[in-house]
Amino acid sequence: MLTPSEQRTFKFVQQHFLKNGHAPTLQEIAQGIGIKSRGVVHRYLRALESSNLITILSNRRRGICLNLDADENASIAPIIPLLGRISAGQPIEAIEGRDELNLADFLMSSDRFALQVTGNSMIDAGILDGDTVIIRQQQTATNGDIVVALIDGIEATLKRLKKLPDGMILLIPENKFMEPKV
Amino acid sequence: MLTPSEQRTFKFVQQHFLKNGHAPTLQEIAQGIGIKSRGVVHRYLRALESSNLITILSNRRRGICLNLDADENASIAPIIPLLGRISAGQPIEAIEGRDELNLADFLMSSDRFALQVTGNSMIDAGILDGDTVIIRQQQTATNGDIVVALIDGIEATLKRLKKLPDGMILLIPENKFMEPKV
DNA sequence: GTTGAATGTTCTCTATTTGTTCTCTATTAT
DNA sequence: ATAATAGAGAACAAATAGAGAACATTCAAC
Repeated sequence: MLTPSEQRTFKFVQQHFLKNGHAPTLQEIAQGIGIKSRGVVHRYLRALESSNLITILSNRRRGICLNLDADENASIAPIIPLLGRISAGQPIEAIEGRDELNLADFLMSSDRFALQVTGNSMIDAGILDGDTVIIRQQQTATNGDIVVALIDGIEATLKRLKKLPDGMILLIPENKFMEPKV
Repeated sequence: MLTPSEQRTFKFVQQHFLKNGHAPTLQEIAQGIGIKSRGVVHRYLRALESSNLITILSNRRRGICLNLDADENASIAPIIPLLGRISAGQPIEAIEGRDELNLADFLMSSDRFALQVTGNSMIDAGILDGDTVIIRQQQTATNGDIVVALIDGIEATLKRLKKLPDGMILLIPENKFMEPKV
């Protein structure tokens, strides 16, 4: 059972993790919960460790780990409820088996990065001017993939890929008014 | 477990790779993370290698390889690097001041939920058949918002909202071939 | 090939921050 | 009164951050 101060400490640590991706220092926690003593914070952290909410790596700076199996930490994963399917003229239809959407699954991993898109060349693929796209870096691309193409190592562009039998590569914009480029 | 400096180093290497297609030199890393010593950078890189994030080719210039399979790097915070702006015919242009995208900022919060979309009625707004949209639940909607409308409490549909002066509400599909509905 | 500058590697040294363990004091509820 | 809670802060150990020297290795120009 946690005391109010310990709860405040735990919440602060959780929030700090979500915001910054790493643990806070004792100093930062102290400031965050409005006290001055690192020693006191350390005492609270040990209480949290006894409750199996966190693990403390001895003498490590920022050496606080959240125990992700703990229920209290479940809500920290980037998950939002997935209600169902919507279509014109129909009530919202539940999707059985799935009721939550974990953004991390398809948006996050070390090989992803984001780019902002300028121009309308991919408008028919649902990528509009000003949109931010999330790119997965990989070694190969298959026919029909939408890729970031570096032309001559300099020019960058977002297009659909088509490999021609003769080895040429076709970059197809998704816009009726634009022409493919070889 | 990476120290903040090691994390900064890793991020810089990652971005340099994606921007330039090859690894940076120790000198470039040092400059990039704001220190002067190549020796220190080397120490950080060895730490990253121990964490299986990179591989160092001994004595090779620009001999840093990213281990793309390593997912241990995916931290709890839903943050991915934001490289810059891409447009046809231009190199990738860095967006100054912002170099990472926190998905939590605009995708996560307790009033959000997800819906899968069927049909093509919002195709011109970049919402295609099968897409998953993230909805923010709120009390009011402004003219021009894209909303989930419950018609007669049963029928659900995703449309752009327009309030008419006479109090009527117009639901406008973003599809040239469909008609608005009052 | 030879050479020299740039780059990678291994060190030692220093300073600062941080984690850890104490003791001491106050307040509050049982 | 006693125990639990909350906090301050001192003192020490350890981790982190960085500089920079010295040497080894590459790589490109000659």
